[in-house]
Amino acid sequence: MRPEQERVRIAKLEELRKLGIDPYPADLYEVNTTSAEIKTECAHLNAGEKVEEGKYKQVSVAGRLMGRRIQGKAGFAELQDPEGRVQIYMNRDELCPGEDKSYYNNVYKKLIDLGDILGVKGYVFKTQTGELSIWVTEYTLLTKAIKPLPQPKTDEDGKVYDAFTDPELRYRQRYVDLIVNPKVRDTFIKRTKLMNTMREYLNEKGYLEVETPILQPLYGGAAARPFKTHHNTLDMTLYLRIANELYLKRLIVGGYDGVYEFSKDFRNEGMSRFHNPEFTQIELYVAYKDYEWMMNLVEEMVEKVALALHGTTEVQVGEHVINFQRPWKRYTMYGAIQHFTGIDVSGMDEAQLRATCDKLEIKVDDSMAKGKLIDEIFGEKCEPFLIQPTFITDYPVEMSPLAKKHRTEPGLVERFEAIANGKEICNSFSELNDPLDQRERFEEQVNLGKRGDDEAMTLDEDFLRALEYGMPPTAGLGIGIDRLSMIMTNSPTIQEVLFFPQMKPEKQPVYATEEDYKAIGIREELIPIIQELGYFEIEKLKVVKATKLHQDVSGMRKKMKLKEVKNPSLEEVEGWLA
RNA sequence: GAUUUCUUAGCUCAGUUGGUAGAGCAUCUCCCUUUUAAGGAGAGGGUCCUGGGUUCGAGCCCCAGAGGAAUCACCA
Repeated sequence: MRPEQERVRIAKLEELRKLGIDPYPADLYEVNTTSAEIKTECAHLNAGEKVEEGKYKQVSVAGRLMGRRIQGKAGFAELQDPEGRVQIYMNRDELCPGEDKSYYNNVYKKLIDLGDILGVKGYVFKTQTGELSIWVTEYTLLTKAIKPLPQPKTDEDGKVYDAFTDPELRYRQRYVDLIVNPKVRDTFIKRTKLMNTMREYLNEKGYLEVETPILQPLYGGAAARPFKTHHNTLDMTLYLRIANELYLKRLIVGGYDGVYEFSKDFRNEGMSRFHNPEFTQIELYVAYKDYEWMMNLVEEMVEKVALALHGTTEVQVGEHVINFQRPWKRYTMYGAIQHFTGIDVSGMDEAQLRATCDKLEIKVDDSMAKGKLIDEIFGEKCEPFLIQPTFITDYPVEMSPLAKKHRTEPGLVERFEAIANGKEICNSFSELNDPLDQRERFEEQVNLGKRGDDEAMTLDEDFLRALEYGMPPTAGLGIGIDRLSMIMTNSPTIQEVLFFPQMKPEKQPVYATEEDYKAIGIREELIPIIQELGYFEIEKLKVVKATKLHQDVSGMRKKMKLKEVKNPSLEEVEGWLA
């Protein structure tokens, strides 16, 4: 049973059809401008002045009706198009020059609702209060909305009332969120602009955007648990990729000297405000470069992104202003740990590191090896305090099985991460291209797996074979697009930068059909009463006491004023439940 | 997974020691030809998340469950 408001709108739908107005017309609607264009191009008008000639004397705009202020024989309304809102002026005698005023009185005032999609034609003018508006000479209903929208209102100071804020509803019905919350729409425009800026930057440098498999027989390139699926024809297990690193490196072996991919990756792990099971990364590999070179690229590219989105390198994130202007601060990992804890961990063995973790009150478990322990210390004591963009370089070899050993520092690899707002935004290294070293590292990972680390990497023979043909020295980079978008749009959760974040499934009750009700002997005219009482499922109905149901139905019949409907007898009700 | 907390009208929210369920906006009717959180008059609209319990009586107290949120754990 639909709520009354929706029933009213469906009735209006029929009313419109009777008047010969198709509420869902098929023909295209020619639009020649937008709300934003009108606001910039007609700003010169004085209050009370109208456009006398040119394009803005005959504008055509389409959008959703979002606000309406009717004043008898005329009224104002707001039309929302992708660029924003523009006020429209509807005048009865303008729209209905003849005797018949029904197109205004009946259709516009009664049959058109907030949320409907309209096309309007007319001329631009400025009202006496100085608001640019369209004086409508003709309007067309383009789509009738059956469900009412939430109605947030904004006052002069930009304060929002009755905002549509429930996160569950906002994420499940993102379309509604996008209609009524302009900031949300802007966030996603910024996200796309962010990716486009990167794409343009990398294309300009001549790198090739590529696509690699999402369904992979072996997952690799990162440490994470995968989603597992099955291919019927080949009767084999496939995994959704957790990274695309190993495939992109194969392409470097193949002779491209710069490849990148924006990729959806999938990790079967916990969800939080920083984690969604599917997320987006960009990975970039450039031949004949090293991680030092890549750091400079990251600085330049991210600075460009900030400028493209905000026109400045300074971005407000929560309570901080983060400045992405080059150059960024750089620490080695050991240097950062020394800086924040005063402890030099560079020469420590596993036992000493465990003791240090105890001293710093960091929880560790037995499956953690040396590299993991150092990472824990860094993650606990350093990372959260790095607000301004900072590079952390030179990680322990144990936690970076795909990175090249440091050219001068034994036990370390040539790897860096960029941290901003206390979170990693990118990960990069001089790629390991020694096939024998790579095999050993994979074997260490396999041992870690046996020790209980369920995120240890698997050994990929084909990848090793590729390396054995020779991969040139290569710098690789991965940037978390969602995390970077969060920072660049000042969004506190990853859900705010994903159109459709993963949610628990929505509970959908199985509604009984009219036939289901009739099947147990309920008269057709009683069905609306049963539904009004909330018995949408036969199973729910069956467990009610006959006397209560009999009372309820009779009572509801009276309440619904269904005088022509005859109340069921108690025996009749007992018959339904038998 | 743990802890805390929330769930009342289409939306945002009140709801007193347990005593007939409220407001604004939205909807419907009427008035209003430059308003803009338009305004004025009136009306309709509720499974108080669900199921038990205590009580003469539960939106409120107790128990269980569902869903959401936050924090933690997990997560390079």
